[in-house]
Amino acid sequence: MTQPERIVIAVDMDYFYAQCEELRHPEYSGKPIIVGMFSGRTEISGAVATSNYPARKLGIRSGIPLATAKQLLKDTDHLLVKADFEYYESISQKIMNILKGYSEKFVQESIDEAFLDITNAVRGDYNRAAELATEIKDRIMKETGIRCSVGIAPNKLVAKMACDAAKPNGLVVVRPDNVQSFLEGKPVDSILGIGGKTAERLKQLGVTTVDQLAKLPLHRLQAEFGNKLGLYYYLAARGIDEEPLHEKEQDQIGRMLTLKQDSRDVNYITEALSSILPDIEKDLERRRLAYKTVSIVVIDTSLKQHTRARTLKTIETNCSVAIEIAKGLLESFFSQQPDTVARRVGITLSSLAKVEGQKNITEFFNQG
DNA sequence: AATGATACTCGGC
DNA sequence: TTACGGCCGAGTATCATT
Repeated sequence: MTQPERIVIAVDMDYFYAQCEELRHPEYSGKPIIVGMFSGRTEISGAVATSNYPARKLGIRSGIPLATAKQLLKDTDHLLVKADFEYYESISQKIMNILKGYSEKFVQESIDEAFLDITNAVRGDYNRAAELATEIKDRIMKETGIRCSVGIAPNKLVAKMACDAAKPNGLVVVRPDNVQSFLEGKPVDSILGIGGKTAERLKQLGVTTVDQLAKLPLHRLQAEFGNKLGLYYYLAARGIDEEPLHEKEQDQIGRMLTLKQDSRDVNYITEALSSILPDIEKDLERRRLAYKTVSIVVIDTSLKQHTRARTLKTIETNCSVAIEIAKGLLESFFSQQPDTVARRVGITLSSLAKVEGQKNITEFFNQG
């Protein structure tokens, strides 16, 4: 089996939200900057979305409670701001528009990350690929003021790892010949899709590095993790990834929120869900989608997640139907779970399908 | 046997 | 006395329906 001769670029903005804040608060560059998501429950209740390097040096990383971050900061001069997604989105769009121009095979992976297949653009030449990457970095910096890291490799998997190795503000090129040596000694959780839990399971098998992972036979991995994941890990450990770049189409629209008070009162929770429903409705209308499945999610006071779902017999565009379904799901959930108290709740619409024409389904039927 | 629905875990940003 | 966001997708197991 030979790898298709591709050249893939991964581009990832460095500590993106915090860097965006640095742009409009330059007096804080070099000092800890923390972008937080506040639940509104208490003054400081919430979690860290992203932090810059001076903050990370203090142990302030994504996901930790803001209260913990405050403690780690002690008396350090710092900037702690609420996440402003509209602002980050506007900067992201400028960057993505720049990137789009460099390849017809462009895939935006998230607000701050994209992949490009530049095989044709550089005619398979890695030196030209590196030049192109430098040009891209310079343009993003010049036109938006944002630093990014770039990885170049024969596939998405290794390009992503190269990009991580390039952080911050760097460029790493891994040619096909160097894939094996690049992977050597890398921790297993540097592989896309292997996180803390899987790394821990692998550790129990005596595997902590990618080259150790490559020593496990396929059948062993498949017995442990299932056929699909086992095969993925087996190939990933060898730097093999033949997946073409492709857009993932969104197939669910959901919103969550933290309750002002822990509760198991269905009316109170339904009201809370109603408050985030308009956002979902806007999304649904903008994308001209209808839904068939309504799910609720409850995160209980011990932060354990529960979900319940119901699929309708017909597709639906009207969100007031969804909230009624959600209420029913909440009722049956809490009657099944007499001891569970909700801290955060969410509602998600899925089994989405495009609506044809201008009229939505209810209008169509109401017309007779 | 195939498909769909549901509940859950994991992972990434 | 601490103390925890809000999204999204992939995948697995299990059960029901056909």
